[in-house]
Amino acid sequence: MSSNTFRAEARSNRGLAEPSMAKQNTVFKDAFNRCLNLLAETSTLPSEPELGQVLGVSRTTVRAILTRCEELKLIIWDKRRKIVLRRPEPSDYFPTEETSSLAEIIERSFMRRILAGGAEPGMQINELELAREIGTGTTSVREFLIRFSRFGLIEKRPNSHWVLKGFTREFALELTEVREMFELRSAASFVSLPEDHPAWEELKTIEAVHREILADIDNRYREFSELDERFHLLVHKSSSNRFIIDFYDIIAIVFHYHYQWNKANSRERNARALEEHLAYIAALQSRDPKQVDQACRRHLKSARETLLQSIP
Amino acid sequence: MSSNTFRAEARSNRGLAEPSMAKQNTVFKDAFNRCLNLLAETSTLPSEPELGQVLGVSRTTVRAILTRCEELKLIIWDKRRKIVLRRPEPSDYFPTEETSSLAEIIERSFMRRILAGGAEPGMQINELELAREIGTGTTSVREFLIRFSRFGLIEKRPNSHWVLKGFTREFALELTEVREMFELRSAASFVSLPEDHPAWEELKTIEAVHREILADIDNRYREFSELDERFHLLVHKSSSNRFIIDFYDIIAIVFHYHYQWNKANSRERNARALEEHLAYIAALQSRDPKQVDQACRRHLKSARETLLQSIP
DNA sequence: AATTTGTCTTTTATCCACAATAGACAGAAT
DNA sequence: ATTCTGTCTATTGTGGATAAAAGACAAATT
Repeated sequence: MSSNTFRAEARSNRGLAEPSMAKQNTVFKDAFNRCLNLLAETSTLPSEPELGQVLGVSRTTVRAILTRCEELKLIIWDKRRKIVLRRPEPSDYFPTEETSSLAEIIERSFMRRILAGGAEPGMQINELELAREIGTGTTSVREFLIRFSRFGLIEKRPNSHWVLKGFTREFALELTEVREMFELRSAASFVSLPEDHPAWEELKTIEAVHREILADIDNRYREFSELDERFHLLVHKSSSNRFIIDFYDIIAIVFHYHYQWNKANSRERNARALEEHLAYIAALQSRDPKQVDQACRRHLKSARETLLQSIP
Repeated sequence: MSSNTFRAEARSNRGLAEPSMAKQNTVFKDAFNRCLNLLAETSTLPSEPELGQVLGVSRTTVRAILTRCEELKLIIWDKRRKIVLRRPEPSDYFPTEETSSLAEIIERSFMRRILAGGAEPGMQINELELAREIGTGTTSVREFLIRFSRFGLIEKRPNSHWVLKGFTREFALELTEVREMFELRSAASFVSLPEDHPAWEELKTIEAVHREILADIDNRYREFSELDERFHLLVHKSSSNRFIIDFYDIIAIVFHYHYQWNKANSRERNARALEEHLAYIAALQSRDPKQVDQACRRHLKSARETLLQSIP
């Protein structure tokens, strides 16, 4: 449960009695794992800067990865020559639990608590207690709470505790009210995107995935959640408004955890939503503002109902 | 320039070489100053809990205040008897610089930098440098930046620096787009507030202040900024939507610093805005949605133009 | 019986330290 | 002439310590 991970290798410059683990090397571990995937498909690795580009990390981390690959006899590394010696095995990978950043761990842990556990509105949130429970320092928890507060589910009493406002009916109604305003406006601006805007291509791709999932709905209905986010985010992005796009984070996180939490009838619900999406997509492709407005409203209405049904 | 304030008094339980100032007692100092004001008007102070209520602090702080008042021979304090001995003098007060919380200091300092100084979009923001310049620890600066990021003016690159997106034309347009959506909706819901809702009373008060300021516009036009915030916040609050109300924070902070920054023609601009507000208020009082919509649009349009004019 | 006070404990706000990570720059290799 | 590598420095992320502030509870007071 706790993520108080042990360090796999003893750092060279430090004897025993590891004093205080200032920072987890999750960036390194995650990038290392992703590098192993790359390594499975080539016989030679590119330059350090290029590798850094691909993995999204700095050269410092790339060199740490290469060092470890060498230690595990996965490659021979001599300056520019990086020759793959063998395919990576499952045991070469770091366990997945060690690759998520502290922020992710705290978020998951917190959401589980407030969605699953007894989360009465008005409850006090204690930074120290939360930190102990999750197994981290208070600073990280504090920063998480500050970031999370923009979702409107918690509120700070200065010099005192946080208050849980709760995932209530009012919350859902306020959220959907804004969501509907924003999405209707975004959808309307979608139709005036220039013909060669990449969003049209992405929309086509998304449409195709919808059809694929619908064709095998019994097995693949669980993939809807992710697709849903991808589609709505695309729509919101066409607003070109940072506040509208940022707001979509709130919707995404709420629906994300909501899907995990409330699985009743999800096959049917998802099938219905997929159909609505297809109608919505067709409307967008027609470029007819009236049709878009109608299809968008129809879908938002049923999305709101679904969300509300799941709240006691 | 720096706010690296010296501590006025040596704490009793600690000799010399103050080791690390974990927390500034600004809450105490500010509440103490406010207590002196109270003290100027009565001959006896209420109970500790009641005083805490009035000053908005805990009993612990109240007792620290009473102790200091006693030390300064401002009162005699014996259990429930708190008798005022003399009126407070200016020298009894803590200097104002010592009464603002660290968060306020950081905010002011930061806004001055990005609005006044060379604040080219794309500029990197360095936590350590900012902290040194302001004279605080990095943690406080970090937390400020996290909180501030919801205003859309800065953005974090994970594991790396913050990027200043800048107070640009795009920013202003995106901000006003959402503002207009929210305010139109809030204004529309204002008219359906029940007759006995306190907002109607507050609206009347606000209207009266408008007329007072207009009657003496040459001397009082500077009071507009604060009144503007009060009025629009009242409108937004009638939406009963936390996301809409929270968004008003962004508008408020932008306009707040904007007024400080751009003072050209402010007398005329404020006079015009006051007139528009009065028309807007009259429309709200008429309860006629059409009139409200028109008056609101007219004012929002000129507010947007004013904001845009001030951006290069 | 309800407050108020005295005392004590808990929690927050803030600083600092240090490992992980990013990033800069000169010299080496193509 | 560009790109890469070796080396070094700077900055972020996170845990821990501590004073300020909040808050709990029992005894005292009205």
